[in-house]
Order: sequence, then C-alpha cells, then structure tokens
Amino acid sequence: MTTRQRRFPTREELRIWRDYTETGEAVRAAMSARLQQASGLSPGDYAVLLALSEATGNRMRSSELAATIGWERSRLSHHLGRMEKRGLIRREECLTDNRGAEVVLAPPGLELFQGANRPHLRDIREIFVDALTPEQIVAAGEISAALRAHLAKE
Amino acid sequence: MTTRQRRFPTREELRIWRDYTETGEAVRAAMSARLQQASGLSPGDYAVLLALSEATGNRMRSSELAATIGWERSRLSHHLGRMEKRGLIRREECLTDNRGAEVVLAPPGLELFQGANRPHLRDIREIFVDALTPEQIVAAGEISAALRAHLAKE
DNA sequence: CCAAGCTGATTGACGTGTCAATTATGCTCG
DNA sequence: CGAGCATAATTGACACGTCAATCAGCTTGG
Repeated sequence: MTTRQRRFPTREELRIWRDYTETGEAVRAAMSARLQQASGLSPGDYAVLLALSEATGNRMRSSELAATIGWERSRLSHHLGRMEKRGLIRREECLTDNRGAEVVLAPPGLELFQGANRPHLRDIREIFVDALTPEQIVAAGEISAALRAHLAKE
Repeated sequence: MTTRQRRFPTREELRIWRDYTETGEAVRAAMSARLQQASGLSPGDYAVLLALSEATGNRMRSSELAATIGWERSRLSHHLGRMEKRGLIRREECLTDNRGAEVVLAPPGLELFQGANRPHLRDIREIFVDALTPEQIVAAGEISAALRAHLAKE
C-alpha cells in the first residue's frame, strides 16, 4: 500500500497546476484584449452593462447589482465612478431609501454593450469552444465544479 | 448534416465558459489569500523570489528574470521597486553592461520565501490536487495545453 | 421617543497591471 | 569614427482591486 496522504504535489502535478493557472491568465488576457479592441469595454464594464441591460427598466440598486455580478461593494463603487465619468451609466438617488443609489444604464452604455455583445460571444467560441473537443468542454465543466465544491468545503 | 460552423456558443457552452473563468478567479484568490496569510507575500513576490532562489548566486539580470517568470519588463520594474522598498531584494549595477541591473535576493527575502515554500506547496495540494481525481488532473493538463496551443495559433 | 447599532454606499490609501514615453548605454555599418 | 538603431531598464499616467475607515440614513429596544 503506497502512501495516499502525500505531503506535497508531485513534479507532474505541479507542472499541471502551473499550466492551469498560467493558461487561465492567458485566456483572460486574450479575451480582455479582444473585448477592449472591439468595443473599448473592459471585462468589468461588460459585466456591469450586461447585468443592467437585463434588469427591468435598465436600472438596479447598487447593492443588488453588486450581488448579481458577485463583486464587493467598494469595487463596484470605484468601477461605477469610472463608468459614470465616461457616460456609460448614471447614478440616481433611490426614492424608497435615501441611503441607496440606483444605477441606470445610459444610452451610450447600451449602445456600446450591444455592439460588443455579438463579437464577444464569437470570441468565446473562437478562444474557448473551438480550442477544445466536446469531451474536453464537458471535462472542463466538471473540473471547475469539482474545484469550486472543494473550495466551498474549506 | 448539421451546421458545424455555429456562430455562437450554446447555452451550455456559455455556462461552462463562465464556470471556467470564475473558478479560475476563485482558485487564484484562495491561493493568494493563503500565501499572503502564511507569509505576507503576494503571488508576484513569490514568483520573483522563487526564480531568484533558483538562480546561481541568488542573482539575475532584470530582463532574464522577466523572461523566466514571463512578465513584461515594466511590470517587473514596478514590482521590484515595491519589493526593494520592503527589503526583499536589492538592485545592483551590472558590471558587464552598464545599462543593465542585477536583482539580488536579500536575506529577508530568502527567509520569507523559505518560510512560504512548504505551506504554499501544501496549499496547491489542498486546493488543486485534492479537489480532483487523477484523471481530472490529467484532463486539466490537456485542456490547458489545448487552450494555449489554440491561442498561440491566432 | 431616541441612543445604539445596522446597513447602503462612498472614499482614501495602497498594491498591482498595462501602455507609451524616456533615458542611457551598447552596437553596427557606411 | 560617429550617426542611427537596438537594447536595458525605468518612469508616469491611468485602470483595476482590496481593505479599512467613514458617513448618512434606517431601525429597534428600553
């Protein structure tokens, strides 16, 4: 019976770990560059605009928006500040809670988002879907799920 | 014969794509937090210190270091500035090329790195290796390789 | 009621990353 | 030789993220 509770990863496991993280980096960088190039939007901009475009009235409470895209409040606040300066969104006072703010999709933001949407989906296909076999795509989903489940357990 | 040249990813492919990127994020964040907590080092710090610790004489030309860890020069330059302020490394003039700089591992940097090393490897096992079956680990390596190869082709 | 505490959101400080410009030195060819 | 180009590295400006602190308005229990 071999030791099943190894203390450290093997050389091969380490190589794959590095591969996994570095590839993630590279893929993200490539997607980000294409999005930026095609539309002038960052991945963060896209996430915000996507959520707003799907909200009823194209508006959302700030904290609701943060929950939807899974960001910390302060991160969102900083990002909204930058987006507001560029005219992509507006912030309005909330009528039902004077502390609150509503984030509203501004026309230039909607337009940029709509322009970005199809190219972005195409990029996902070109960079991710087309690179893998159908079996690998399924496996990628399973691996991601396993990693997340394991993380959540800790 | 079905259309093989789909324009856009399917709903399922899109779900897996989001899973893939978000999981990568989460894994990176978890590793980063543990490293920081255990040693006060960022992943960037660790990469720099690892390369230096493996270099002969614990010193390297700045551009060689950048190539080793796959960073842009300017990124490295900024990062070395911050690490130098903390006393983790020193920068010395290069004798053979007056333009060049040598990056030298300083004792506090070596000590922090050595303290971080074993816990870091253990974290890789706990977060990555232990979360996956051996087959999934192999698959993760193949998927990463396929994505990178495809990226390189573009 | 109203003080104490909770919540929504912003802010400031700082680490990190990219891009373009800059500085200074090395090198090569007419 | 020396003008022009290549190379090593840094810098400045700005986008992005996190953390801790702050501020204002809501809420609630004595």
